[in-house]
Amino acid sequence: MLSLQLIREEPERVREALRRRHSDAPLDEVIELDREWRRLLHEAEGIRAERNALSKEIGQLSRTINDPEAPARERRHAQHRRDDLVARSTYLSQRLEGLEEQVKELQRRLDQLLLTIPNLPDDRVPEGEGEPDNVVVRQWGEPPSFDFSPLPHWELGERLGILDLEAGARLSGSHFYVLKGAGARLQRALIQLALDFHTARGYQEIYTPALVREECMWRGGWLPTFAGLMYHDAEEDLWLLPTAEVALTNLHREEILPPGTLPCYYVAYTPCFRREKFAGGRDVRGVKRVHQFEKVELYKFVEPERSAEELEALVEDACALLRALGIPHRVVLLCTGELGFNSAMTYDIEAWTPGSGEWLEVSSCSNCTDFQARRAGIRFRREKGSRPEFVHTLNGTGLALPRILIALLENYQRADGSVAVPEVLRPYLGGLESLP
RNA sequence: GGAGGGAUCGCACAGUGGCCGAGUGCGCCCGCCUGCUAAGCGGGUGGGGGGCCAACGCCCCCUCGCGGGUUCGAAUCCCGCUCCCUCCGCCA
Repeated sequence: MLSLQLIREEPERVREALRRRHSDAPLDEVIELDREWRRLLHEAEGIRAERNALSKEIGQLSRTINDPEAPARERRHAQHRRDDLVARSTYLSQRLEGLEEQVKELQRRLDQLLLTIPNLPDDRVPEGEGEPDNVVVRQWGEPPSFDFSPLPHWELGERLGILDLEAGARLSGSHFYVLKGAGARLQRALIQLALDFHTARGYQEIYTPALVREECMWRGGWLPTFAGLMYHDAEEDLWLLPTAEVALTNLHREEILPPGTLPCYYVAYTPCFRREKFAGGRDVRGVKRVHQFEKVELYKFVEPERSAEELEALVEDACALLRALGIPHRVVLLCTGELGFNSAMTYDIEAWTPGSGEWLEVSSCSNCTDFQARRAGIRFRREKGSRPEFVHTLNGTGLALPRILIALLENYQRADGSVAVPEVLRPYLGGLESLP
């Protein structure tokens, strides 16, 4: 959610930022509603102030009236005065009733509109409409060359007997997968590695529920925009996490973090659920796009002035793990048109997948600035007694399964159909050097 | 799933219709006192929104878990919800 104050004070700056994003957000409507809201609010508060004063006096008069010690004349006087005041107060209350209704309605509409306006892009984000306008900022490793034609992961997986898509479909439908034997173990090893890796780099490990209240989705900025992307349990009205980001944002919802808390780095491993309702026929083969997957997510709460450098550090943390795994990858700065709703600036990290010959997104690291924090009410104090300020939040994929599995299988495959196990993973697999 | 109890300013509590625009203790901050420390004394101490001001500031409104209702007026009465605690049942 954008700051209403910012919209009020620098509407042209906001307008320009939204234009860069190709957003058709109803900015003018917001400005108009805000003006009207404040006008009525002012009026209502004036009336309430008068009524409060009357109430106080009525209270005092009541005491006089009920005081048997008070002279009869004084009590009679008080009674008359009190009757007048009650009449006036009744009138004010009636006027207030309608006004308050209007104020509340305006505020509701204003909030509703504000919730549909995306975050403003950082100045460094290139303007553009779609993927071609993204900018590759760096690359690590060279796509390996093979003296045979490399297989896609679904073929490798089936041949090795570690990936069973048919079984996934039998259990739950298409876009679900089953891992078996070394495959299942490999996935577990990757999770373990990722958690150990990022913990060693200063992130605190967090375990969270995978089902959260609807409120968490609103606060995290996933509702109303992404309602069609998520699973929802109607009976208990709980939502399945599309990403641990939602849980981690809400971890400090409506809190004022005391001095010394920031920066705060979290790493959480959770299952993620996505309906992929809008994915259409894209990525139908293999496990690139599935309804349930595992993910290790990185999350940061930081001081506003540090968020830009923290984003770079976050990307570096995600890249470091890919380097450790020996997977060639590149870092892409998303253009304005590709930015997520909450994000001011996003880097995607794409791994090379020789089997399908493409760069596959395995991480997305975003600086959400104060946008999510404002929505979720997450603030901090610089010092004891100083004014609370909104924190900046950042999130990034620390390890995306099963996509890393894809990259691993396809990069490490050998001519005989076996797959080498990267050095760094072996301790987690009892020293296993190769599949099978 | 059933039966009770609770939610008040960082913490512990007080407060059953108008002197509560919320009090006390602790904690914390400022000052006084004081060889030092402790004690003592005095003052201050949440969050949100709006308005005025060049600024320092000043004023108003909201906030006693959340949302409705009753009333001229609600922390207080009524209804719904959420969370926490205790006991029973069930259970990995």
